[in-house]
Order: sequence, then C-alpha cells, then structure tokens
Amino acid sequence: MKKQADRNRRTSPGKAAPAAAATERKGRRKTFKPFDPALDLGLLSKLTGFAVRRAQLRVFSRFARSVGDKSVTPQRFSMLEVIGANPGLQQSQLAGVLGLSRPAATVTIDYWQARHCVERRSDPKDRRSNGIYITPQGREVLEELETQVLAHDRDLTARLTAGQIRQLCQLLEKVYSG
Amino acid sequence: MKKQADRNRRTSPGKAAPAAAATERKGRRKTFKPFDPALDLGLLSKLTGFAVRRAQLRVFSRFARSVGDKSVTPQRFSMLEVIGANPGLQQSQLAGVLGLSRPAATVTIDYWQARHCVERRSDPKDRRSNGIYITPQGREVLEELETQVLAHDRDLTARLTAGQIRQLCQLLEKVYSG
DNA sequence: ATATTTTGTTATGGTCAATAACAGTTATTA
DNA sequence: TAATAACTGTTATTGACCATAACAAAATAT
Repeated sequence: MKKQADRNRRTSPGKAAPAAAATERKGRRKTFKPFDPALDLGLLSKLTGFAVRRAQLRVFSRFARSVGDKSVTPQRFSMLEVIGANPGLQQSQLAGVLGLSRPAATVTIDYWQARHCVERRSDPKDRRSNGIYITPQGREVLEELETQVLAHDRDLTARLTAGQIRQLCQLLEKVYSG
Repeated sequence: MKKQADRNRRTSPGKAAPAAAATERKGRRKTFKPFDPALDLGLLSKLTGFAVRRAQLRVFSRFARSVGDKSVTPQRFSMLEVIGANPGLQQSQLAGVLGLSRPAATVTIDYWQARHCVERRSDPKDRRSNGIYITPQGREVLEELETQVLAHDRDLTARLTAGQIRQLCQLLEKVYSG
C-alpha cells in the first residue's frame, strides 16, 4: 500500500547515472514559460503587502543589473549615500537610520573602508565612538554610483508619469511611517 | 604611531572579563532612540526603489507580529493561498507564479505537507509531476491565516483612504510589471 | 533505440542578518 | 573614590534563506 502523506516516488538511492547526459548546459535557454495569466492569486491580489513585496523583487533584480559593481547592494549604496550626506555620524546612528543592527553597520562600513571610500576617526570627546567620513575617493565612487542608480530608478518607473512617481513615494512613505 | 586606515583600538585579545557584569539582560529597554529627524538622506529620498525598500521593511516586521504562528512567513502564506485558489497546480507552476526556484518550491510544499495542509498527488497522465491540493485541514488553517493577514494589511495602510490604497496597488503593479 | 528535455528532489555553498559575548570607555551612584 | 551600570564598536556563532548544481525518474524528440 502506498503511503500518501510523505514524499512519494524516487526513493531508491542508486548510484550516479553513468552519463545521464553531461547535460551539456550551454547558454541556450529552454522553452521560456512566460506566465499563466489565467491564474488566480486569491486574496493576494488585494493585499498591499503583497504588492509591495512583488515590486521590491523587481527593484532588487534591476538594481543588481544596473549597477556595474555586483558587490554593491542597495544596502551598501544607501550606507555610502548617507555617509556622504552626513559626514561625521557615529556608527550606531548610521545603523539607526538605515534600520540595521550595529554589527551589520560594522561590516558594511568595513566594506567601504576596505575600498578606501570612508574612514573611521576616533572621536576625541568620546573615545568609544567613531565618526565616519567619506574620502575624496569615496566621493568619486559615490558620484559614479549615483548616476547608475538614478538610471536604474528612472528605468524602474518608466511607465509612470512624474506626478505618479511623486504620489507613489508619498504613499509608500505613509506606509513606512504608519 | 597609530595606523589610521585599519580598524583602530581594541587590538589586545585578552582573557574573558571576570564578571564584566552578568549584564543582567532583562526586559527593560535602554533609552530608546526614536530617530534623528534632522538627518539628510541625500539622493535616497528621491528614489522610488528606496521608498519601496523601506515600506517592505515594515511590511515584514508587521507581518511577523500579526501572524500568530511565527514560522509562517509571507512566502509560505502566499504559497498556501495560491494552492487554495488553484487546486491541482504543478510545483513548477507554483514556483513560477511566486518567483521561486523549483528547489525553493519543494521545501515550501514540504513545510505545508508536514502540517497536513496540502498533499501531493501524482498525475497519472504525467507521472513525473505532482498536482498540489489543499486539504480540509489546510483550508481551515488558511482561513485563520487570512483573517490575521487581512488585519495586518489593514493595519499597514491605516493612514490611507480606500482610494489611496487602490491607487498604491495599481502604481506598484506598474512598477512590478514594468 | 538513443538522446534530450522536463519534473521533482537532494546536496552544497554563499550570503545575510540577528544574537550573544566581549573589550574598552564613559556615566552613575553609593 | 570605588563599584556598578550603560554604551560603542567588534567578533563569533548561529540559523534562515536561496541559488546552483547534481541526480533520479519519466516523457519527448530524433
């Protein structure tokens, strides 16, 4: 009798297939399955949270493609941007603004410091804390990144008018600070 | 002389502090730092992608608080919801709709199957594929989750009117399908 | 029949972030 | 002053998550 509840079939752990074909994975793409438009998303289509999540998916994948340096994530970019706009902030302040834990802020700053884009200066008034400053080289990198990210963002909202973009950001802001 | 470029201070790897205080971490919260309103976000404040990311942050943390079962993530909920709305779909189709890899779909379905909320039925026409079906118990769980998630979503958009919510979803949809 | 593709599973690895523990410094308070 | 608590930044540990690759079984194409 077949048990119904557990994972079915394919239970025999045989040897490796001799040459189940070297699979020859080249660049050629299989029959691309574009989408099933007749699919019912149920409740999901009414949820703001779901809409945000899907949009975010595209933001992320687009960002990775638009920014030349693959190691620069949205988080890391945001960090450098805030440092550039507010020289001398403490690490814990940076963490607070970006919603990071302090350890996360440490490694993000490590990343930029290793690339000589920011530097830590020990605060003489409070020798526990570091002031974080952008370097001239960091300023250059930041400007280059900004142009790329701006293009990315324009691309992302290509189907929206300027007014709609402003509106969208305002609405999202209300969701965030709700 | 102090090197300036690398991580400064705290370089002596001493022993463990004897009782650097048992730190006595109880529930009492330290001086909560609400925010620094005078902070300049630079370019970020103009980026749609950043606004989406911030909103998403709140969506996630709220979701975790609103849903009783902490192990139910937005992903897992979405999966059950789509299965409930479209009985009999293949795993690869589910993966496609939700933007998951096939391995990710497998483990998500494993999760729900372990809780007896869905079942795999081998398709007699194509014995490679499984049709995924929600169980009566899964239907119950889903309904309970739906009420929680709906409350969560209402909460999230508490500061928006019904018209604004609709508008926001439409705009986000345009970003997603751009 | 042989080879290729497809579906689902397993294994491996890498990224990411949170938590806890720790060191050094400052503030509090007895 | 001495002791304790609190705070800043670092490191270590851990676990979640996801992608890629490899694999088994089945279907399809040549």
